[in-house]
Amino acid sequence: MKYWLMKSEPHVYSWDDLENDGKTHWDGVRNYQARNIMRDDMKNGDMVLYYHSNCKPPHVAGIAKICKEGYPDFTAFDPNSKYFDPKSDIDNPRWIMVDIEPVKKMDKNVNLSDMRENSLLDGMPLLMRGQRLSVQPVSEEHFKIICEMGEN
DNA sequence: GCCAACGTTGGC
DNA sequence: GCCAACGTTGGC
Repeated sequence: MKYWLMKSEPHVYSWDDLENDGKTHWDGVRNYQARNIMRDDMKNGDMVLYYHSNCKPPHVAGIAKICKEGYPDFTAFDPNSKYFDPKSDIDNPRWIMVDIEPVKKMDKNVNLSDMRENSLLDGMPLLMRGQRLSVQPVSEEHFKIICEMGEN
């Protein structure tokens, strides 16, 4: 089993939205590195840290898991979608998404500043300078530490 | 709102 | 295939 971190802006789609929906398809990723991870590396049952970015303070809000492996991101085919990409076509889809479902809300949010202060998380991609990938790997060790930080 | 970091685009 | 220009991300 592998571990991941996925970023979402809470005013666009929050952890609560995910809980209300029961599951969601992770559409709109338009970055090749993130695409490759979803296409090649994410497997059913992999665990995901659900991270709220672009908010104050940024934080991990909950734990989710992959419930459907990579398949074409259909929003790329829809001219009415803001994620429409005319260079992606149905016979040769350029963009891929996965489905995720909520597993557990953190007892308390794990703030980015708390993660930065925890030396056990040194080397975690999220904390590296200039890291912008919206889908990124997390080591099993780091994953477990963050889960503990989110417990009461 | 600022801006550093990074990815993509497109002219040459 | 280089690289300048531009757009986006996302913390602060």
